[in-house]
Amino acid sequence: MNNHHRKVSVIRRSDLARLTGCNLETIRYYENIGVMPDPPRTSKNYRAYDDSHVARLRFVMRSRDLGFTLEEIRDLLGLVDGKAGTCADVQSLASRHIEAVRAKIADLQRIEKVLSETVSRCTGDDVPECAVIDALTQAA
Amino acid sequence: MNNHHRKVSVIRRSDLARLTGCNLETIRYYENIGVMPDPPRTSKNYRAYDDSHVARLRFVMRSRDLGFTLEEIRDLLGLVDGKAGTCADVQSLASRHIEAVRAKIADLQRIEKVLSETVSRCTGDDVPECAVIDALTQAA
DNA sequence: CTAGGCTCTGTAGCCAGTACAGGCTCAAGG
DNA sequence: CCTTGAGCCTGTACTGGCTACAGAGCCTAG
Repeated sequence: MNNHHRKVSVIRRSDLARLTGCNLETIRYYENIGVMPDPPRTSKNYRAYDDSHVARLRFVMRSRDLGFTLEEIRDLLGLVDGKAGTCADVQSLASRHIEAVRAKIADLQRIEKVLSETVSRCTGDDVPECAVIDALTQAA
Repeated sequence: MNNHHRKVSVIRRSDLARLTGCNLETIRYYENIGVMPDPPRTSKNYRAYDDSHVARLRFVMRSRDLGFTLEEIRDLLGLVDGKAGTCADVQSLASRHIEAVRAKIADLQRIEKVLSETVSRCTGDDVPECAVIDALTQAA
Protein backbone atom coordinates (compact mmCIF):
# COMPACT_ATOMS: atom_id res chain seq x y z
CA MET A 1 0.00 0.00 0.00
CA ASN A 2 1.20 3.39 -0.99
CA ASN A 3 0.51 5.26 2.22
CA HIS A 4 1.57 2.46 4.52
CA HIS A 5 4.07 4.52 6.42
CA ARG A 6 1.94 7.63 6.82
CA LYS A 7 -0.12 7.60 10.02
CA VAL A 8 -3.17 8.89 8.22
CA SER A 9 -3.58 8.51 4.47
CA VAL A 10 -3.22 12.24 3.91
CA ILE A 11 -4.03 13.75 0.52
CA ARG A 12 -0.94 15.44 -0.81
CA ARG A 13 -0.83 18.02 -3.58
CA SER A 14 -0.02 15.44 -6.25
CA ASP A 15 -2.91 13.29 -5.02
CA LEU A 16 -5.28 16.22 -5.26
CA ALA A 17 -4.03 16.89 -8.77
CA ARG A 18 -4.64 13.27 -9.74
CA LEU A 19 -8.07 13.10 -8.09
CA THR A 20 -9.33 16.27 -9.77
CA GLY A 21 -7.42 16.35 -13.03
CA CYS A 22 -6.06 19.76 -12.07
CA ASN A 23 -2.49 20.64 -12.86
CA LEU A 24 -0.16 20.43 -9.86
CA GLU A 25 1.07 24.00 -10.12
CA THR A 26 -2.40 25.34 -10.74
CA ILE A 27 -3.44 24.12 -7.30
CA ARG A 28 -0.84 26.37 -5.72
CA TYR A 29 -1.94 29.19 -8.00
CA TYR A 30 -5.57 28.78 -6.88
CA GLU A 31 -4.39 28.89 -3.30
CA ASN A 32 -2.43 32.09 -3.92
CA ILE A 33 -5.39 33.87 -5.47
CA GLY A 34 -7.79 32.64 -2.82
CA VAL A 35 -9.89 30.26 -4.92
CA MET A 36 -8.67 27.33 -2.83
CA PRO A 37 -8.14 27.75 0.92
CA ASP A 38 -4.73 27.49 2.56
CA PRO A 39 -4.72 23.83 3.60
CA PRO A 40 -3.37 22.57 6.92
CA ARG A 41 0.28 21.50 6.81
CA THR A 42 2.12 18.46 8.09
CA SER A 43 5.01 18.85 10.53
CA LYS A 44 7.30 19.01 7.50
CA ASN A 45 5.24 21.79 5.91
CA TYR A 46 3.61 19.55 3.30
CA ARG A 47 0.07 20.51 2.30
CA ALA A 48 -2.42 18.05 3.83
CA TYR A 49 -5.73 18.05 1.98
CA ASP A 50 -8.94 16.18 2.78
CA ASP A 51 -12.13 15.26 0.96
CA SER A 52 -13.55 18.76 1.28
CA HIS A 53 -10.64 20.08 -0.77
CA VAL A 54 -11.22 17.44 -3.41
CA ALA A 55 -14.90 18.44 -3.63
CA ARG A 56 -14.08 22.12 -3.80
CA LEU A 57 -11.45 21.74 -6.50
CA ARG A 58 -13.81 19.54 -8.53
CA PHE A 59 -16.39 22.29 -8.26
CA VAL A 60 -13.81 24.77 -9.54
CA MET A 61 -12.76 22.47 -12.38
CA ARG A 62 -16.31 21.89 -13.53
CA SER A 63 -17.06 25.61 -13.40
CA ARG A 64 -13.91 26.23 -15.39
CA ASP A 65 -14.97 23.63 -17.98
CA LEU A 66 -18.16 25.61 -18.41
CA GLY A 67 -16.15 28.70 -19.18
CA PHE A 68 -16.69 30.63 -15.96
CA THR A 69 -13.87 33.05 -15.20
CA LEU A 70 -12.04 32.69 -11.89
CA GLU A 71 -13.78 35.86 -10.79
CA GLU A 72 -17.15 34.25 -11.45
CA ILE A 73 -16.00 31.03 -9.80
CA ARG A 74 -15.03 33.01 -6.73
CA ASP A 75 -18.53 34.49 -6.72
CA LEU A 76 -20.11 31.05 -7.13
CA LEU A 77 -18.03 29.70 -4.27
CA GLY A 78 -19.06 32.67 -2.17
CA LEU A 79 -22.71 31.88 -2.86
CA VAL A 80 -22.13 28.24 -1.90
CA ASP A 81 -20.20 29.09 1.24
CA GLY A 82 -22.28 31.97 2.54
CA LYS A 83 -25.76 31.56 3.94
CA ALA A 84 -26.86 34.49 1.80
CA GLY A 85 -26.61 32.68 -1.53
CA THR A 86 -29.96 31.91 -3.09
CA CYS A 87 -30.93 30.09 -6.26
CA ALA A 88 -31.92 33.48 -7.70
CA ASP A 89 -28.38 34.79 -7.17
CA VAL A 90 -26.80 31.80 -8.87
CA GLN A 91 -29.31 31.91 -11.70
CA SER A 92 -28.51 35.55 -12.27
CA LEU A 93 -24.76 34.89 -12.40
CA ALA A 94 -25.17 31.88 -14.68
CA SER A 95 -27.57 33.72 -17.00
CA ARG A 96 -25.13 36.55 -17.47
CA HIS A 97 -22.48 33.97 -18.30
CA ILE A 98 -24.75 32.27 -20.83
CA GLU A 99 -25.28 35.62 -22.51
CA ALA A 100 -21.52 36.11 -22.77
CA VAL A 101 -21.11 32.62 -24.22
CA ARG A 102 -23.86 33.26 -26.80
CA ALA A 103 -22.23 36.53 -27.77
CA LYS A 104 -18.93 34.76 -28.27
CA ILE A 105 -20.59 32.09 -30.40
CA ALA A 106 -22.25 34.73 -32.56
CA ASP A 107 -18.93 36.51 -32.99
CA LEU A 108 -17.14 33.33 -34.00
CA GLN A 109 -19.92 32.38 -36.40
CA ARG A 110 -19.58 35.75 -38.10
CA ILE A 111 -15.83 35.15 -38.36
CA GLU A 112 -16.33 31.63 -39.68
CA LYS A 113 -18.74 32.88 -42.34
CA VAL A 114 -16.41 35.61 -43.59
CA LEU A 115 -13.40 33.31 -43.56
CA SER A 116 -15.00 30.37 -45.32
CA GLU A 117 -16.58 32.60 -47.97
CA THR A 118 -13.26 34.26 -48.59
CA VAL A 119 -11.25 31.05 -48.68
CA SER A 120 -13.76 29.51 -51.08
CA ARG A 121 -12.81 32.21 -53.57
CA CYS A 122 -9.17 31.08 -53.42
CA THR A 123 -7.82 29.17 -56.39
CA GLY A 124 -5.43 27.38 -54.05
CA ASP A 125 -2.86 27.53 -56.81
CA ASP A 126 0.85 28.15 -56.75
CA VAL A 127 0.27 31.81 -57.64
CA PRO A 128 0.70 35.05 -55.70
CA GLU A 129 -2.87 36.30 -56.31
CA CYS A 130 -5.02 35.33 -53.35
CA ALA A 131 -8.59 36.17 -52.41
CA VAL A 132 -7.81 36.06 -48.69
CA ILE A 133 -4.96 38.51 -49.01
CA ASP A 134 -7.12 40.73 -51.20
CA ALA A 135 -9.86 40.72 -48.61
CA LEU A 136 -7.45 41.61 -45.82
CA THR A 137 -5.75 44.29 -47.91
CA GLN A 138 -8.85 46.02 -49.23
CA ALA A 139 -10.50 48.83 -47.29
CA ALA A 140 -13.35 47.70 -45.07
CA MET B 1 -5.21 73.62 -40.58
CA ASN B 2 -3.79 71.11 -38.20
CA ASN B 3 -0.48 70.41 -39.89
CA HIS B 4 0.16 73.92 -41.07
CA HIS B 5 3.51 74.20 -39.39
CA ARG B 6 4.85 70.79 -40.35
CA LYS B 7 6.76 70.86 -43.64
CA VAL B 8 5.15 67.65 -44.78
CA SER B 9 1.86 66.45 -43.36
CA VAL B 10 3.54 63.56 -41.57
CA ILE B 11 1.45 60.81 -40.04
CA ARG B 12 2.17 60.67 -36.33
CA ARG B 13 1.37 57.81 -34.03
CA SER B 14 -1.92 59.34 -32.90
CA ASP B 15 -2.88 59.88 -36.55
CA LEU B 16 -2.16 56.26 -37.35
CA ALA B 17 -4.26 55.22 -34.36
CA ARG B 18 -7.13 57.39 -35.57
CA LEU B 19 -6.84 56.23 -39.20
CA THR B 20 -6.83 52.53 -38.30
CA GLY B 21 -8.85 52.38 -35.12
CA CYS B 22 -5.87 50.82 -33.39
CA ASN B 23 -5.07 51.80 -29.82
CA LEU B 24 -2.16 54.21 -29.55
CA GLU B 25 -0.10 52.02 -27.25
CA THR B 26 -0.81 48.92 -29.25
CA ILE B 27 0.98 50.46 -32.22
CA ARG B 28 4.16 50.67 -30.19
CA TYR B 29 3.58 47.13 -28.98
CA TYR B 30 3.24 45.87 -32.55
CA GLU B 31 6.47 47.64 -33.38
CA ASN B 32 8.23 46.00 -30.43
CA ILE B 33 7.16 42.52 -31.41
CA GLY B 34 7.96 43.06 -35.08
CA VAL B 35 4.42 43.05 -36.50
CA MET B 36 4.84 46.68 -37.54
CA PRO B 37 8.21 47.94 -38.86
CA ASP B 38 10.29 50.53 -37.04
CA PRO B 39 9.15 53.70 -38.79
CA PRO B 40 11.49 56.53 -39.79
CA ARG B 41 11.82 59.29 -37.19
CA THR B 42 11.69 63.05 -37.37
CA SER B 43 14.64 65.12 -36.16
CA LYS B 44 12.94 65.18 -32.76
CA ASN B 45 12.63 61.40 -32.69
CA TYR B 46 8.91 61.35 -33.41
CA ARG B 47 7.63 58.38 -35.42
CA ALA B 48 6.84 59.47 -38.98
CA TYR B 49 4.47 57.07 -40.71
CA ASP B 50 3.23 57.07 -44.28
CA ASP B 51 0.39 55.45 -46.25
CA SER B 52 2.16 52.11 -46.37
CA HIS B 53 2.04 51.93 -42.58
CA VAL B 54 -1.65 52.75 -42.60
CA ALA B 55 -2.28 49.95 -45.10
CA ARG B 56 -0.20 47.48 -43.11
CA LEU B 57 -1.83 48.26 -39.80
CA ARG B 58 -5.28 48.04 -41.42
CA PHE B 59 -4.29 44.59 -42.68
CA VAL B 60 -3.27 43.63 -39.17
CA MET B 61 -6.48 45.01 -37.67
CA ARG B 62 -8.68 43.16 -40.14
CA SER B 63 -6.77 39.93 -39.56
CA ARG B 64 -7.17 40.47 -35.84
CA ASP B 65 -10.91 41.04 -36.28
CA LEU B 66 -11.06 37.65 -37.97
CA GLY B 67 -9.45 36.08 -34.92
CA PHE B 68 -6.00 35.38 -36.32
CA THR B 69 -3.32 35.29 -33.64
CA LEU B 70 -0.40 37.67 -33.92
CA GLU B 71 1.73 34.66 -34.78
CA GLU B 72 -0.57 33.86 -37.71
CA ILE B 73 -0.68 37.53 -38.69
CA ARG B 74 3.10 37.57 -38.78
CA ASP B 75 2.95 34.55 -41.10
CA LEU B 76 0.34 36.22 -43.31
CA LEU B 77 2.46 39.35 -43.52
CA GLY B 78 5.47 37.22 -44.41
CA LEU B 79 3.51 35.65 -47.23
CA VAL B 80 2.45 39.08 -48.47
CA ASP B 81 5.95 40.53 -48.22
CA GLY B 82 7.97 37.65 -49.57
CA LYS B 83 7.90 36.55 -53.17
CA ALA B 84 7.49 32.98 -51.99
CA GLY B 85 3.93 33.39 -50.75
CA THR B 86 1.35 31.67 -52.92
CA CYS B 87 -2.40 31.47 -52.75
CA ALA B 88 -2.00 27.85 -51.68
CA ASP B 89 0.09 28.89 -48.67
CA VAL B 90 -2.44 31.47 -47.55
CA GLN B 91 -5.33 29.08 -48.11
CA SER B 92 -3.60 26.50 -45.97
CA LEU B 93 -3.04 28.96 -43.12
CA ALA B 94 -6.59 30.30 -43.33
CA SER B 95 -8.09 26.82 -43.48
CA ARG B 96 -6.29 25.77 -40.34
CA HIS B 97 -7.60 28.91 -38.68
CA ILE B 98 -11.16 28.15 -39.80
CA GLU B 99 -10.86 24.72 -38.25
CA ALA B 100 -9.75 26.27 -34.96
CA VAL B 101 -12.68 28.70 -35.08
CA ARG B 102 -15.13 25.86 -35.76
CA ALA B 103 -13.69 23.86 -32.86
CA LYS B 104 -14.13 26.85 -30.58
CA ILE B 105 -17.73 27.30 -31.73
CA ALA B 106 -18.48 23.63 -31.07
CA ASP B 107 -16.96 23.90 -27.62
CA LEU B 108 -18.96 26.99 -26.75
CA GLN B 109 -22.15 25.43 -28.07
CA ARG B 110 -21.62 22.43 -25.81
CA ILE B 111 -21.10 24.82 -22.89
CA GLU B 112 -24.17 26.84 -23.82
CA LYS B 113 -26.29 23.69 -23.99
CA VAL B 114 -25.20 22.41 -20.59
CA LEU B 115 -25.58 25.81 -18.99
CA SER B 116 -28.99 26.62 -20.39
CA GLU B 117 -30.33 23.17 -19.56
CA THR B 118 -29.05 23.48 -16.03
CA VAL B 119 -30.28 27.00 -15.47
CA SER B 120 -33.72 26.04 -16.80
CA ARG B 121 -34.01 23.64 -13.88
CA CYS B 122 -33.52 26.52 -11.42
CA THR B 123 -36.55 27.74 -9.55
CA GLY B 124 -34.99 31.19 -9.40
CA ASP B 125 -36.45 31.54 -5.94
CA ASP B 126 -35.05 33.06 -2.80
CA VAL B 127 -33.96 29.61 -1.56
CA PRO B 128 -30.56 28.00 -1.08
CA GLU B 129 -31.33 24.93 -3.22
CA CYS B 130 -30.07 25.47 -6.73
CA ALA B 131 -29.83 23.21 -9.77
CA VAL B 132 -26.70 24.98 -11.03
CA ILE B 133 -24.88 24.51 -7.75
CA ASP B 134 -26.03 20.90 -7.62
CA ALA B 135 -24.71 20.29 -11.11
CA LEU B 136 -21.36 21.83 -10.26
CA THR B 137 -21.14 20.00 -6.97
CA GLN B 138 -22.10 16.56 -8.18
CA ALA B 139 -19.49 14.16 -9.50
CA ALA B 140 -19.10 14.17 -13.26
C1' DC C 1 5.82 83.15 -21.74
C1' DT C 2 3.29 79.68 -20.03
C1' DA C 3 -0.21 76.03 -19.82
C1' DG C 4 -1.68 72.10 -21.77
C1' DG C 5 -1.29 68.58 -24.87
C1' DC C 6 1.37 65.81 -27.52
C1' DT C 7 5.47 62.57 -27.98
C1' DC C 8 9.15 59.65 -26.23
C1' DT C 9 11.02 55.75 -23.19
C1' DG C 10 10.80 51.88 -19.97
C1' DT C 11 8.16 49.34 -17.01
C1' DA C 12 4.19 47.10 -14.50
C1' DG C 13 -0.27 45.26 -14.69
C1' DC C 14 -4.15 42.20 -16.47
C1' DC C 15 -5.91 36.83 -16.93
C1' DA C 16 -5.17 32.11 -16.16
C1' DG C 17 -2.10 29.57 -15.74
C1' DT C 18 2.77 26.95 -16.71
C1' DA C 19 7.55 26.12 -15.83
C1' DC C 20 11.72 26.17 -13.62
C1' DA C 21 15.60 26.74 -10.13
C1' DG C 22 17.30 25.66 -5.77
C1' DG C 23 16.59 23.64 -1.47
C1' DC C 24 14.23 19.97 1.81
C1' DT C 25 12.38 15.42 2.87
C1' DC C 26 11.16 10.77 2.23
C1' DA C 27 11.17 5.86 0.84
C1' DA C 28 13.26 2.00 -1.42
C1' DG C 29 17.38 -0.58 -3.05
C1' DG C 30 22.07 -2.09 -2.41
C1' DC D 1 23.48 2.64 6.82
C1' DC D 2 23.83 5.21 2.76
C1' DT D 3 22.71 6.68 -1.61
C1' DT D 4 19.57 7.76 -5.22
C1' DG D 5 15.68 9.42 -7.14
C1' DA D 6 11.19 11.04 -6.45
C1' DG D 7 8.32 14.17 -4.26
C1' DC D 8 7.52 18.54 -1.88
C1' DC D 9 8.53 23.47 -0.71
C1' DT D 10 9.33 28.47 -2.14
C1' DG D 11 9.73 32.38 -5.20
C1' DT D 12 10.06 33.96 -9.66
C1' DA D 13 9.79 34.33 -14.79
C1' DC D 14 7.33 33.39 -18.89
C1' DT D 15 3.21 33.14 -22.14
C1' DG D 16 -0.36 36.33 -25.40
C1' DG D 17 -2.21 40.49 -26.43
C1' DC D 18 -2.51 44.11 -24.99
C1' DT D 19 -3.22 48.52 -21.61
C1' DA D 20 -1.67 52.02 -18.42
C1' DC D 21 1.37 54.87 -16.17
C1' DA D 22 5.52 57.72 -14.75
C1' DG D 23 8.77 61.00 -15.98
C1' DA D 24 11.01 63.19 -19.46
C1' DG D 25 11.13 66.23 -23.75
C1' DC D 26 8.74 69.06 -27.24
C1' DC D 27 5.36 72.10 -29.51
C1' DT D 28 1.73 75.35 -30.08
C1' DA D 29 -2.19 78.54 -28.95
C1' DG D 30 -3.43 82.28 -26.23
